[in-house]
Amino acid sequence: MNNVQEESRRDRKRLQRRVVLIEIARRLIAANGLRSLKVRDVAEAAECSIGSVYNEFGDFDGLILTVNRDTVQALTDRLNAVPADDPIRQLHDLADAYLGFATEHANLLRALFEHRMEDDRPFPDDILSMVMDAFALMHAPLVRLLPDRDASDVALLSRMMFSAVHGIISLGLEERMVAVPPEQLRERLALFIDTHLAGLGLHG
Amino acid sequence: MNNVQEESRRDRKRLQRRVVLIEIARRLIAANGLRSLKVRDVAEAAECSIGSVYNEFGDFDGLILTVNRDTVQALTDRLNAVPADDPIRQLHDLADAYLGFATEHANLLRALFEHRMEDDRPFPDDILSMVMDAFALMHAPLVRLLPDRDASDVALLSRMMFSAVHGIISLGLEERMVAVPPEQLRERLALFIDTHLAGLGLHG
DNA sequence: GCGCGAAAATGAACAATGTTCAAGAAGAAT
DNA sequence: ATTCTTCTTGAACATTGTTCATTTTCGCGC
Repeated sequence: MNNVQEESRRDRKRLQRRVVLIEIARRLIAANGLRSLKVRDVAEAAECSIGSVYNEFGDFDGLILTVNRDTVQALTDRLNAVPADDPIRQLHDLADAYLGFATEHANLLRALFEHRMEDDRPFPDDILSMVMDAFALMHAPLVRLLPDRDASDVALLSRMMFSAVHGIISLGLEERMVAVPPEQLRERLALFIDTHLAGLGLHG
Repeated sequence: MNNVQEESRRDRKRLQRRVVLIEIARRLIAANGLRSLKVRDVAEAAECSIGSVYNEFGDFDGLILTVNRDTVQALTDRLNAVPADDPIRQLHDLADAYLGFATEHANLLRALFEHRMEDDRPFPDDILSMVMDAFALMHAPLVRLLPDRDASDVALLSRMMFSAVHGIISLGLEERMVAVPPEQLRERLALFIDTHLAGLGLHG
């Protein structure tokens, strides 16, 4: 076997295990929450040693952050799949997509927002950017709806609107502190956006 | 010394230590976040044994929950101190009070919302009720502003509005994912509420 | 194939931390 | 003073993230 094949075989194996580890970690977080994720459980499920997890991700945070990175990406993909033809419709769909994702992946989304780094290491910039970008996705439709407003003003408005939606959803889906009952969340969110748009002088 | 004094002396001592333990735990959480709170640190700072912490609070969750209980109470007190003469003003002040509390006690408030029980024990009902009650404090002013609306409708609306404010603030104050810059948070929140009220057909 | 050196895998050992509990100390009751 | 109850203590334990010396694997030149 030549160099290229040899090299790629090793890399393939390594990459495959990496994927397996991530998938297992994600499944465990999704099933039982970030808090009950243990290195040993992941290693055992992947049929490898504890040390291998460390070789691949550096430390436990590394694994969690990788899962979180995937979570933001999946969320972003879902939000980006919202059609952009009608801006008002788009805003509704964005909120709805967020609600859908939060419903289906509650523990994964919580892991993203609630995870704190070990010690006081800084939060990775790339994940931060990805989240910020996701939260900026209401910007485009709002620019179309408010063409005369100051650009930075709309930028702030869009992030604020998304933060509000996030707050309503995350508290509404929290089993314990039900601020808004889950079964009414969908229509309530739509109403919320309509009300806010009306307050901005727009009609849905 | 008679029975009553003996009894109360013991109780006083016990109560005093309880207060000390709570105060230390609160200070540690406020300073470094819930994650870095350790039983041994609390015990050492209180100059008692680890076991005494367990005698007093049952387990570590017990101590945390007690601090969280105090946090909700302090938050509620602050929200209740908002004058109730003008309903629109009251809504603004409630948001502002929440922002103030979240700014001054960021780690304590995070501990309240992010703490997960050990294993899967249920979240204590009393704390849950207290949080729900706090989040219902926008109800009264909204009832005055919307006297013709259905009661349960306004109840939902008020919790949703508070959840939205919570989302904007908690993400805005998160050092890492700054959705809305802290220095603009105050005026932006006011604007947010005005916009929403306008959408409801009201004028600030 | 063979042997060598680099890279990776392993899991025992370690460190940090929540929890328990048997033994002792302190206090209440008589 | 004695006894019984209660509280306090901290050593020992269980769990879990982390390290690292050892072993295994693997690529590569011969």
